[in-house]
Amino acid sequence: MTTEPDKTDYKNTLCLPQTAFPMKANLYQRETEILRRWHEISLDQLIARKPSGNGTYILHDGPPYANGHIHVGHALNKILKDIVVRHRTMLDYHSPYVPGWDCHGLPIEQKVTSELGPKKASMTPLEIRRLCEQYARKWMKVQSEEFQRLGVGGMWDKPYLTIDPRVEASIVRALGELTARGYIYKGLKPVYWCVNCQTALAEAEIEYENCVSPSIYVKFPVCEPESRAATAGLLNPGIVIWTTTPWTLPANLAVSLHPDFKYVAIRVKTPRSSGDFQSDAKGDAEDWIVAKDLVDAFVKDADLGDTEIVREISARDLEHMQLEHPVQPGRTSVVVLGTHVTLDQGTGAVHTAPGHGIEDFIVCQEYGLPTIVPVDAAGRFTSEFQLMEGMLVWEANGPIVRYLDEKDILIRHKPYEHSYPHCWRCHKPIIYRATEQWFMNVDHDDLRKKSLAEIDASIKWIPKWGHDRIYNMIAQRPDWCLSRQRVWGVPIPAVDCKACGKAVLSPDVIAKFAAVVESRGTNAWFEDEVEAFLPDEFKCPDCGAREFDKEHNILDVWFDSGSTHVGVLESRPELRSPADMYLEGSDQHRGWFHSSLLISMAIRGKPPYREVLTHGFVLDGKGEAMSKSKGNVIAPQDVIKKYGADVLRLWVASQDHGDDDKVSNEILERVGEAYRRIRNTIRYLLGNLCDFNPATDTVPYEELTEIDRWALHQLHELVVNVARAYDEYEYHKIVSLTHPFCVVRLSAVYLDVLKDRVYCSGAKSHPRRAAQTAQYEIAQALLRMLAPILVFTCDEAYQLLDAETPSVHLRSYPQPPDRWRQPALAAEWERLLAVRADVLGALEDARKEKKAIGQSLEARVVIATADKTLMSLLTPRRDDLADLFITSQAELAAEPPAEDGAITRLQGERAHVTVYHATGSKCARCWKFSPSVGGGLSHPALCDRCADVIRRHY
RNA sequence: GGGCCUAUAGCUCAGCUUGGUUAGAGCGCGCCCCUGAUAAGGGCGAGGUCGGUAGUUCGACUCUACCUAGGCCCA
Repeated sequence: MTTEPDKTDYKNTLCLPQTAFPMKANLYQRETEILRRWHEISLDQLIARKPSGNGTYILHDGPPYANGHIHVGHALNKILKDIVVRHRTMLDYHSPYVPGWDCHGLPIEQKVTSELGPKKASMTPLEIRRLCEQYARKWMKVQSEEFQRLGVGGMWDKPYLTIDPRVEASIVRALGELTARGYIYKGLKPVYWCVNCQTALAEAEIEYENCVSPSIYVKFPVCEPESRAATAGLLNPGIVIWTTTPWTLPANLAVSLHPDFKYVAIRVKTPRSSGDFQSDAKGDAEDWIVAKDLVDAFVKDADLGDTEIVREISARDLEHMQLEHPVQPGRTSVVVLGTHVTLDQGTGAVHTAPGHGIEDFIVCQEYGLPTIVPVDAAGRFTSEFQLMEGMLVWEANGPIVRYLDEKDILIRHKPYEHSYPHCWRCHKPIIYRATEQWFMNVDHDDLRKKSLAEIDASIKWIPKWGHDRIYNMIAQRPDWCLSRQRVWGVPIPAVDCKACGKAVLSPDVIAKFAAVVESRGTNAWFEDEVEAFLPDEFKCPDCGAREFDKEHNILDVWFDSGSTHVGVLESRPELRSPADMYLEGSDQHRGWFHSSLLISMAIRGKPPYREVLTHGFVLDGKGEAMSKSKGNVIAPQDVIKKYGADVLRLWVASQDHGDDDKVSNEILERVGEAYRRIRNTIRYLLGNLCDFNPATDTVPYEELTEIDRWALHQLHELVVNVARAYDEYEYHKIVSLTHPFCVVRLSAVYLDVLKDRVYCSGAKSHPRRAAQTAQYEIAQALLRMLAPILVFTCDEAYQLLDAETPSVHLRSYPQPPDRWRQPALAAEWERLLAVRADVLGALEDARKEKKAIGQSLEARVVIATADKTLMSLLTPRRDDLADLFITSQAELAAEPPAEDGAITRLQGERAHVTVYHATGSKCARCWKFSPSVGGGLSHPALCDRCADVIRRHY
């Protein structure tokens, strides 16, 4: 450059930021392009081949259910897993992620059959199963695409499905091992039963409708009242129950009282049961036992008239007492205690028929009472209730009520309207009926005890309370009912002896079946005759007969997913068991964590995982559950369209997962702001590094300026703190560490102060290279630190920082050199920045009150202090203070000057800062004011520094 | 009804484990500056008494009990 540039031309001599990294992210489109690039370079395979000096880290995917599009909960879960896996990968672990799907189960079967409508009746189980499989595969593919669109990396071309024949075979074999070890037995359990369809129903197949039932109070007379203190002396005592299902009375075995309630005997003057109190002639009094708190309600509801309390009795004093059975002559009913008894309705004494109610069943089991089921599959009484054998239960209510009345134990009978479960298909009322089911004995071989011990000792639960949650569940759970009367699932290969009816579940049959499944899938059970699965010489263990029927139960789907540690972790060469981590929502303490632990403990004697990380549920902005009816659902697909997957991922990271996660438009808007801020910081760094070649331009640490070293110290601290947050899975801390770093440390201080040096010093000058060196390190660290979270953005930016590396995801977590850590320097700078804050405050006053300055370069500041500590801090840096404050001039003085400037307090009352307009003229190039402007002959519009730069470099 | 959990500025989070300065940060908001990070950047400022109540204590956001609201899982 030979002629003097005019004012505007000086701009061309500046090094302003330049970058291809756009400010506007346009993420929705850009992410798609990045995904395509990853596919083209086979990024997943490159990652798999990345050096892994720290061994393997296995996060085992809990399989989502393959129906419907993914919702935010799925997105949250998969993104968290992705962050864990990517972070481990950057820590130089080999961390293959194999996504899975849960494909069997009622929801799919229900959906498929309801779409079939009446056609279903003419279809075979096999045909329905094929449709279910199609349905599952269709949604698995949809979800796979949706998960990948979130930036979740993994072996999407080789996922595991619970309908893979090999996985199915492993599920069957797991059942076989449990059987061989004696965990499996056949027992009774009450299930919903439709007597019209003659089938068991699941909870999801029940619809509640209002209907009218008989409501009756019935007295159970005490046998031999004089033999017990509690009832001795009472008049013809009895315990009164209330029920709306008289037909279940034949199955009654007990009367339940609450162990903590108070009971009383009330004396009733006219104990007639017809309800016609007027015609009573006997005038006898009787003593009836009911809960004290329900006396008034009972007396009123049963129209008993005057009564009096004659005695208070504790439930415990009645325990084991024998009562006369109301409808089974010669039998008795026994008093038991159970906490399921409530004071909501009735008498506080509950008619208990274990064959017809789950709570009844449980309390009777505790007392060792048998389960009798006097009702057959068609809903007719069996010989177990000879009085009305063959009668349909719904028709038996009337006769039973009359029978009670004749026995003089019916107290009151009214119609009662309430909501009652009905069959979703035929809309007829359903009953509870105990049926034969296959169970896993949770206490066999101390399984429960051993599991609890492992929960205590060897598994890390994150957050900690996960321990208490699953511990209590395992400690209290009943035996696991494994069988379902459905078609879409893994068959339980049990056979029934044609001769004696014995149900046989044999490890040998299971083994033979599993071998078939391995090659043909579980459809074989429906396709082949039973003989195909019977080993040679197989005979009934009870009667020795050789003819059998196949059973048609399938396994609970929780057994499918609960055994994936066998079928997936142990079976895949790239995986292993136990996994390092299972990571799911906190509902899985009851679900997958629970089922996986029990199966693994039973057949392997060890847990399937080392750490269990749980997250909460996604709620709306008010903290309430999202639902279609509330209209507060936020779909991940919409978030991606509007903000991009990286913003969704940043939202995931920003939430504390120790409790539930809230999402709303405002929250996403805030996250979007944070994203833009981080993105812009990165963009600016890249812009300043446009001509920086780290191989040739890096300035040695010792030659950096003080503020560069301060910045690297801050970076060191950030990297260490972020590393800790990653290690502890506290990703929200990463966001709340990194974002303020970008804003407060970089934008507001370091990068702002640096502008003069970067723009004006001359492209290849040492001061500029020093600033670039620090900025390069910051960019490197920032991009690599954030890569597991902002997978797309960091990848895109890293391409511009380091074109040699195919992707940032192939790099390792940053390891800043120890010498960057300068705590003494940092402490001094904290004080220096406090001074700076006060100066900026004074500048603001000067701007506002005196209108003395506009931009800060128009100012000259004088800091006056007598404080020696402060002086010793500032004096050695007096030549750098103007730059630090981004003013043109800064001076130190011992005394505050006269009051011709704006004065503010500084550092308590130890110093004052005075703001003047800067002296000299404004340099056309660097915009700083300087007395030297105009002094140079060749560049009269420039200050000395700029004139020198121009001379040397242009 | 039971088990586990949550409740700090409009939003996301600190602080509370070891009770004691004017409860912090960023975002957002208001005002101002800049126009050489520009659908950017900088500065200043206003917002919480810590879900409620009752206790323990000289003193509680921090400990205890109860209540309310909400979440998951059971019943």
